[in-house]
Amino acid sequence: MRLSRYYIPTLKEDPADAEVVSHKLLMRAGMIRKLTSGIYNYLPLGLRSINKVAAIVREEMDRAGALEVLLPTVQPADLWQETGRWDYYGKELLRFKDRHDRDYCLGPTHEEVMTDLVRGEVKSYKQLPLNLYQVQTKFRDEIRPRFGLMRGREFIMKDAYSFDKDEAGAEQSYWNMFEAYKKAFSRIGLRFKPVQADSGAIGGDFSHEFMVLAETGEDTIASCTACEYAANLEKARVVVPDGPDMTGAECPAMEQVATPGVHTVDEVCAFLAIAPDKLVKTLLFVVDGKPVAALVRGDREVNDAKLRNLVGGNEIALADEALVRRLTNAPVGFAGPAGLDKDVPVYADNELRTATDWVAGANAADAHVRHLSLGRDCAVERYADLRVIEPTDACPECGAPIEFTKGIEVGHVFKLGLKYSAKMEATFLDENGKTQPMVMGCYGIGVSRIVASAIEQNNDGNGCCFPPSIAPFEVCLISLGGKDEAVDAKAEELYEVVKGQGVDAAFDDRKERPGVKFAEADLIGYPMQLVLGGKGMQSGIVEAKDRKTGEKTELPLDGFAEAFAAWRKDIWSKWGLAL
RNA sequence: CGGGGCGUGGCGCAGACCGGUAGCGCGCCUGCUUUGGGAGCAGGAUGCCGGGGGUUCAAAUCCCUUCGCCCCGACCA
Repeated sequence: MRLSRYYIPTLKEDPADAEVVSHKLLMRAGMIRKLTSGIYNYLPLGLRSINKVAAIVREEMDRAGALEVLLPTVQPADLWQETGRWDYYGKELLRFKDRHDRDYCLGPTHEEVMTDLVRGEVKSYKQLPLNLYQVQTKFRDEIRPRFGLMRGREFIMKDAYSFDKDEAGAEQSYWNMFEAYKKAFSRIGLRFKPVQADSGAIGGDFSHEFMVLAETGEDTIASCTACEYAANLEKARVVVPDGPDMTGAECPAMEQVATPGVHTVDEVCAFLAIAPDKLVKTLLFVVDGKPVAALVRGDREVNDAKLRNLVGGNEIALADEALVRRLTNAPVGFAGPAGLDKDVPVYADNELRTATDWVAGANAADAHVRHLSLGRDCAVERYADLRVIEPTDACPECGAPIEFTKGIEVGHVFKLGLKYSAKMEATFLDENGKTQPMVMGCYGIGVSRIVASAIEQNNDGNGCCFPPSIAPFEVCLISLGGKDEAVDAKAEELYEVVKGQGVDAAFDDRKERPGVKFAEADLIGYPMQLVLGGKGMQSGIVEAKDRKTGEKTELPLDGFAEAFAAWRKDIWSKWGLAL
């Protein structure tokens, strides 16, 4: 592509509304422009990268046996009502009505539509397994879109859905996709890690997220320093070290103490001069409309995903102030397990079995209790792993220390089981002529987010350093001809040679000063730069620069084709990528 | 949804407290010079100062209202 006829509106300064480096650089390199909050125009350069990511993803999907389709973005409400998600999905689902007053939404994901498509046509076990995917624009009305392409409201996603005749098949489909994802992300050139994840609003049996390791990531990963264990913070299991069960152990009688105006853990600890690990923190939640209480030690935090899964609910939220007052007869800050409204089931974290004689809220204004014994002074429905893992906890698999890292979720695979097929009656006849629900899985990749993630992982003070696999152009050939037409003519020849090798090349033939060309090439982040100037012409060489490392080499004009091919191969291999 | 900040040429900003009819840098256009790391000189174009309403002789500036964008938070008892 000749840059003299291309459209790359670069910016010298960071845009005022960009915070993270990928957002700034995507804007500055002329790859995207914001239309409105969380919604972006993809410019020629940005679209090229997105298309390259999508092409790799498609190849790996096809190789894994998935078939590409394209489903609508506009979806009718009745499908969502069938699965119940019209009510459960919440405000992220953008809803609207057509002229006949019928309800619709913009698709944030496509389980319903895909299941509907398949249930209409697939009737026999002979047609299974089936895996259909698409690369498509999704819309999620995020509470707070931010960070450019990292968390947009409208974004490009690859989503695949597998349908199997039984559990074993579904599991095979799941791991098949898992492997395809690893291949795709490797080929894209990302440093990533698959981690165990909670399945959230999509639901299902188990799932993994593929995390790109980057400081700006919004997710936290707990990973073992010794074994392979890695999990999203909200999923990571906490194993309480072995020790005696202190439930019901000897403990003085419970007594109430006045704690006027003291409601937070810190305040209670200061007031009673105790450490926070002597206190039971009681949080009231509402799970699918029903109140539940969760107990953790004062220095711990409740993991609401774990609580929701334990209770078996879909939606979880902290109780609002009015409900807290009703259940505890006190303002927020004095809830405790003893004397709580009888209809509220109490779930306690495993760790609370390792000690007794607790301090807790008294369910009365300005009062707490001391010498609380769980089981003696209140009923506990169940002990379970309820808290958020902390850096001081041990690996739940092997007991070695764990470490926390930040990650960007670029892919997510779910084993759904019967969640959608049962509700939507996606059934087939098995070998015995019996009607069975299909066993499903679903698999997403954030295509546009990957472009942002790649920049987060690969940039420097001068701009982007794209991996060659997804750079908008793999090579930029810069001609410093100026008035010397012979240089431009020679550069033109080289451009033809490079193109002739099937390389995606940009040819900077613009009448710009050298400084401008260099600065923009660095900003855009072409992995390879070739520079031909008057001096090079004289001595018969082209300068070749590796954008990522800054390393410069000289390629001979005589025998350029071979020299370039070898150098290019070298660059790819430095990225750990095969040509 | 709560709190904070910001909307002034394409981009980044000043001007606002203290009302007097808009300015700087970059970019853009023309010409000359320059040509190995975002050039220099000269000339030039581009603003319903986010929208609406009000106060005033006079509003980018003060008041009310509305829309948009960004950041933080969204209750850990």
